[in-house]
Amino acid sequence: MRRPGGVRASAARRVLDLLRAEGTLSRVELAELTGLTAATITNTVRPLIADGLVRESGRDERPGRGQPRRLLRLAADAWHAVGIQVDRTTTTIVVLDFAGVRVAGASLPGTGGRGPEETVRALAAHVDALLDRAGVPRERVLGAALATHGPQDLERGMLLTAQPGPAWLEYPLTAALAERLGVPVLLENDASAAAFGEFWAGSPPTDTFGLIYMASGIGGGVIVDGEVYRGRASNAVEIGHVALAGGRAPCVCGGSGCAQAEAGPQAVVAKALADAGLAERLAVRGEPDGTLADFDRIARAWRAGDRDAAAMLERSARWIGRAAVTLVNLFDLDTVVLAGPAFTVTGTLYREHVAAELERRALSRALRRPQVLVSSNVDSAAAVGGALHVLRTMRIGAPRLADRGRA
Amino acid sequence: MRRPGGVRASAARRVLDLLRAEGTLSRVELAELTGLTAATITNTVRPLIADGLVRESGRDERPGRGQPRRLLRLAADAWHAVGIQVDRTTTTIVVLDFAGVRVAGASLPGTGGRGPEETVRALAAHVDALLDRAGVPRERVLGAALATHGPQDLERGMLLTAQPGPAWLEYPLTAALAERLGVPVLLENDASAAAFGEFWAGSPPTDTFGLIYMASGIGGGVIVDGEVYRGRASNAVEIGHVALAGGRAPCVCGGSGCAQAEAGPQAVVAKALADAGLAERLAVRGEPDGTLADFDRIARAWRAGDRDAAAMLERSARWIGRAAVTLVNLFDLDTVVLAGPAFTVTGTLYREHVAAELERRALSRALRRPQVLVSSNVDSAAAVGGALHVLRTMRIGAPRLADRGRA
DNA sequence: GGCCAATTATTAACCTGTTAAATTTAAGGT
DNA sequence: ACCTTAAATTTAACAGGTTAATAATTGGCC
Repeated sequence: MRRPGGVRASAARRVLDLLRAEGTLSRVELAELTGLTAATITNTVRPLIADGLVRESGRDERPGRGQPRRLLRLAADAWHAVGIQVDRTTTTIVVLDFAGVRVAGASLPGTGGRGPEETVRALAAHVDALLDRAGVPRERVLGAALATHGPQDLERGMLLTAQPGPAWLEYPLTAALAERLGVPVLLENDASAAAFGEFWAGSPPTDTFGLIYMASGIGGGVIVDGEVYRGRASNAVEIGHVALAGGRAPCVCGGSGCAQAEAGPQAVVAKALADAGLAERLAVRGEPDGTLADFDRIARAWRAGDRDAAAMLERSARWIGRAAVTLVNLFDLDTVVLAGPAFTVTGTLYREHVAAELERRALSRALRRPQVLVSSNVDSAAAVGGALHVLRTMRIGAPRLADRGRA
Repeated sequence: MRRPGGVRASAARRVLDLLRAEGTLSRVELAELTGLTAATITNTVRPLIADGLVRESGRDERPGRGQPRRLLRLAADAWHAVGIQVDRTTTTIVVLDFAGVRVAGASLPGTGGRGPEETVRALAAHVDALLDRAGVPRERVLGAALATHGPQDLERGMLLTAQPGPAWLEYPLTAALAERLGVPVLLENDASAAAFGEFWAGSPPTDTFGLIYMASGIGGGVIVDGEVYRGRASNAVEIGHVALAGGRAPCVCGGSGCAQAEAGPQAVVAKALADAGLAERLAVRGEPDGTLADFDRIARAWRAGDRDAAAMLERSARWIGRAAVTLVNLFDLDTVVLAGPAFTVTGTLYREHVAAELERRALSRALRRPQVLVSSNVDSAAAVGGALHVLRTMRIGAPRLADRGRA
């Protein structure tokens, strides 16, 4: 697995990436891992230390002759980044320090039926409170990332869809939030952000994998050689709208038989609601903004042994498995990660059924056994990924590093 | 559209790419197109001329003041490359000069039931004959590319499937062919090669598009920012095995409802054969290695106004359209190119139906109107793409350029 | 305590590809 | 003939990397 970004990333970026991933490394180890020479590492690390991004912290105490290796680690308090995952039914905010460690976090209700202005105001207030509580001064915040569903226009920082309501279409989300927070804000696809987060903060066994993100809807992300697959305009991997054999449920996208319409949380909850007795027994309420809460009730019923709940979830999982087969065949993957709040309770169940479908149907099954993993960070993966993206790509304002941390 | 390869390709490679694409350019134009400075262009071009890869040829005669621009072009006879597309039912061989112009070509029957050894022997004989006829000396041949169906192991140069027969599985194809031809041989996926060829030799309006390749089977290729999407091990975009809503035909891959099994040429021919009267009228014979010949007979009947032929082809085209929708939604594309011998006659019909499906169902349809094009090189796109790949990526043996033409 | 060997870190010299600025070359226009 | 303009080239400097030599720090050994 090639941890550092593309082969061509600058030495400084690769050093920072490696330190973030591994926590603490000596110069010699950095040289080995990057393939650069020890001299280059010395020259790369020096300004990073001078600019306060990296610190020497102790030494490698393994016994042996010679000068002991001096250990390096990121200066955790040098910078911070905020990751915000927003959805109709859930919101997750995390604050990471420069080393990628979470120093604060919160889970909140989603946007519900509220408009973008009100949402932005509420988000900014929560972020402000979190930063205060964690004692992070504003000028040490590199930026924030807003991870949400697509399609989006990343350049302009706005959604290109009327979901969850018409006021959201082309509302200048990142501009509004940036003004309130006083730091730059990036927009990102939630599933891609989760994939990115899983790659840098989780422990996938490979640098090329797909991720299925399930919150209110279903999204997908693909990481190839450690980089996010973006396609023409970063609206790739709309796995929620793969039309599946046998499907016919109408979908918000205008089509029918989409994975999301057949097997997403809303579809599962709707199915439970269709049987009044069942809905009653599982305590499913059917409130418009309570889809994930209802889904969680069904999930807990399954865990408590309810057969009907199990049947509904298994049906959904098999559908998702079919979508995963298409994902894997088209993108040439052998690893799929599941992330998103819908998998908090049901991760193991979906893992099992998606794996079964892949083992039955993926084209590459004979060459390499398909792997399905539940994210190590199921419900905050997208927020963490967004914050990490900020840490990794935003230009650092430190004097001599203005151009050193660049993309 | 960013014509030159990735942003990071070396100056020399980008200059060669641009000259190959445009035919003839001045230094000033090269500087504009690459974004490099005039000084860099001068310094890059000088050794290319010294090594005989580039020549000055006349000047830009547009009237005006100042020193006239001197035009540069590739030295066409400096090197050559061979592209070979092989399939169960067809083979196409092309020889390109260093400028990417076809100097020889041949269409032959496919592998049929023959084994790999016999096929390699026959291919080598044909290539030898073509090179002789075109007067290309062997030491001016940079290499050859073998474009065929997946899954493949590019490193080892062998197929990872028992198609078309068990002897092909893990037979050292490129090694055997390289030994017979006396030049290095690359293995490639036919659809990816066609996409690559379409990008460099055709005229797609964008540098990010998908391609559907239909010969005996159906394959897919995706070009993103001018580079082939390869996935984990270059076996990506198996669009022939996307399971479509409503499908149930059993497929060679072990699944059912795959696009290839429902809508590929074999499926269309099988459908014609199922009706004895129809088969008789269309002169469809059903010989195992004559699928494309039969498909062509159906296509010509359609063109002659046969309603039943039209219905069969239209049904196939709509299926392909559904697969294209999934391709476009997952890879975030807005352009799809059709290539491969099956589209020689039927290109316009498929183009129309695939476009209709995309306009009805692609998620991005509201943002950008989907485009469907028939390749400018329908039946030789894969062979041409393979040869171009050789020209673009193989190290050139010229003394000072040993490392200059590198990847 | 002092020296040696091993290991790590740094320095110096150099190489490649790049840019910015100055210079040379070749046509027109007058 | 001479000036103006545009194109092409040369030059110097720099950025980021390399290798080779040098310096620094330690454990083990006498």
